Amino acid sequence: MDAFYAAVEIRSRPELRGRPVVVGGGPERGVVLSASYEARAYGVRSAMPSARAHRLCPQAVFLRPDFATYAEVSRAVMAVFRSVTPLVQPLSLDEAFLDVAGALRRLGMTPLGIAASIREQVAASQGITCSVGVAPTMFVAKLASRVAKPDGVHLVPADGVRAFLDPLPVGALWGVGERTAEVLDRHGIATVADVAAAGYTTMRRAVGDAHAAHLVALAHGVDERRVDPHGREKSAGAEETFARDLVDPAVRRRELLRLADRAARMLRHRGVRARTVALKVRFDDFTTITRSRTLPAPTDLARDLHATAVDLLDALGDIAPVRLLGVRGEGLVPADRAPEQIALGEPEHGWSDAERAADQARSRFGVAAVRPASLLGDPDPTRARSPADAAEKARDGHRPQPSVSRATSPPEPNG
DNA sequence: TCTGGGGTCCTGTCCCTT
DNA sequence: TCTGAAGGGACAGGACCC
Repeated sequence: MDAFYAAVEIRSRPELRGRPVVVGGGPERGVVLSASYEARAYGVRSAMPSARAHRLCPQAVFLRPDFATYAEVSRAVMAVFRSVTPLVQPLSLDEAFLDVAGALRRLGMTPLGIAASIREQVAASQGITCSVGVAPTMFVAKLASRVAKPDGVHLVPADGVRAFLDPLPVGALWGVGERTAEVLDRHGIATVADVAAAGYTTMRRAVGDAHAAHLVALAHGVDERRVDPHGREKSAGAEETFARDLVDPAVRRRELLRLADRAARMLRHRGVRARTVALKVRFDDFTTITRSRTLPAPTDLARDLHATAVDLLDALGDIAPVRLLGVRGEGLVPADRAPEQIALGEPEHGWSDAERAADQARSRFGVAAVRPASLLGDPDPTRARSPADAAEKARDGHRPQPSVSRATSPPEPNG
């Protein structure tokens, strides 16, 4: 999709058409998530600090993201893709790989014909534009779609792959960001053609074993990956940057509970349990550390995630003010195949049943219907209104909130 | 200028087991 | 019984992607 979040906003507010529109966080501690092409003309880019976007283009319309709507549009667009081929691998809300080799034969169409048909259907049904890259491999198709933007198609035939890749800067290669580009630049490697010419031995000296093999293959147009419609997630978690740094240990523990609660719901929603719990802490000077611990048995309970995260945080001792906290479950295993660890003296099903019952209540009455007692009351003023909150609403399906929420959650671990 | 939130993957180090 | 090497898992950090 082209400028997806911004395009969806403009679709629902036609008066914004033709104006610079920026979707993202607030001017304090936020970044740009999506910018209309009118805003990009002023230098506004995604991932740019919102404060900078405000300075570059003060006349732009700044909007907070509405992930529930984006997810809805995304589902509809993916349905269009799946009407062409079952081999669809979504990459994010607004992007997917389609393997159309079979569809070419079945539909009797050319690749460009399929691309045009998809673009027409998306535009007609959703009122937004998308761009399509057509190529023999996933990596080249991805680059081609970038060239096609906005609102276009770009075809790279099999015998034109090297000519297409060679002049591109190294940063175009999947896996080369700012740091790696700097390293390669020091070795005199600036373009994809340079990478191909340098070969494995030189590249290995510059970026290490695995990375070198991967980049040299890509530079030669070799990409063995196949479109995988059943990709499995390897971790799930929640993190949040706070509007004000956290200094009070009690507040940090409470925020960890909120994050553990969110992460555990994601695990249960996906039907998986985590073997390892990872804590992420970003301090006021932006240095970031992670700590993790592998549990005796996999879990999908907020109670376990929280207890482990608090342990890991406490083990850090006296720490600087905290800008961000995150809790993540890793080493995921299907819930129906994970062994259950019953602690001595615990009822066999108490916590698990309680958290699942809370899930059911939330699915009927909304995210705020049930939560740990220590999270009740007015929202914490230190809390940033992050896109994650909206994302959570999107996942929970935007259900109506009850006017009075009566807490029926089990006693919260902190008491 | 001042840096979000969801992830994946790779590397180096440490420690335990064989 | 002790020692050293090899292998592997756990852990931490960093780079990268959208």
